[in-house]
Amino acid sequence: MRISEAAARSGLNVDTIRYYEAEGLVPNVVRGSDGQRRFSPENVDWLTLLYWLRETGMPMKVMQRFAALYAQGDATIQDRKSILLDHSQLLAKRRDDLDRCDEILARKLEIYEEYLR
Amino acid sequence: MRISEAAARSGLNVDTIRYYEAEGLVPNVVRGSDGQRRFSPENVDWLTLLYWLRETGMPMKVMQRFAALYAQGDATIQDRKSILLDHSQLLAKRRDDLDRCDEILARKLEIYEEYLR
DNA sequence: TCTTGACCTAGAGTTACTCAAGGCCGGTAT
DNA sequence: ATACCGGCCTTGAGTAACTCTAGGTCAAGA
Repeated sequence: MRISEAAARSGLNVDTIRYYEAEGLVPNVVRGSDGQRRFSPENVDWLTLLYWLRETGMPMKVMQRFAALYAQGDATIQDRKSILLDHSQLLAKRRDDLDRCDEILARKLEIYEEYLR
Repeated sequence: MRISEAAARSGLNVDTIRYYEAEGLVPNVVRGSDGQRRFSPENVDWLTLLYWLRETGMPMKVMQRFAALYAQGDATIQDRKSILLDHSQLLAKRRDDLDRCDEILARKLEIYEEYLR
């Protein structure tokens, strides 16, 4: 499939996909005879994973390492696993942040309510 | 108190506080006779709130509107309330994203485990 | 044949910081 | 008295991660 469909399916936007590819985050993207990118289902799965990692705060540098490992094949699975495990730690931290912020908002809103009465 | 203490208490860093003030996000910061900023406890509470709003994804533009309302006093509480309510929606969305990403990671890690056996 | 739409690249612009350079000022050490 | 130091100041440059713009190619439909 072409880039717009890959974008629609992965959640990334077209420009971001091109940018990611230029940064070495998307291995194995082939080109048709027209010079346009063709994305395989595996490419799209990969982009989708990148989308979620990025959306939840994984820095580009880490994604680059992750992508480099992915490009090297199955021998790197242990390393990739530990990157993802680290990322779940980050998710937990983010969840705590959300909880903390929720509390603060609740308190603030309570004060507003009091004022409004 | 001075800027470094305000930073330590709010969670923001010193440069960010100065930047926020320049952007109109921090009303009522007074200066001592030495030209240095002096932060009241109310200033610090405000900075702390900004810290959490930003940390959980409120854009600068919205924070600017919020700060402008805050600067205008109690008559704007209704508007501020609706900004914070909107923000709790965003928090909920972020939590969904985290859950979604967690699932994806769990699936991925499962596949890795299978491979590693 | 002409136009339209999706794609391409290179490069500029944006957001939200973050850092660096150079300067002032009050307090301590010599 | 003066030399140094840390913490503050401003201005401006640098960074991350996009996002948009300009200008160009090409295949397919009216």
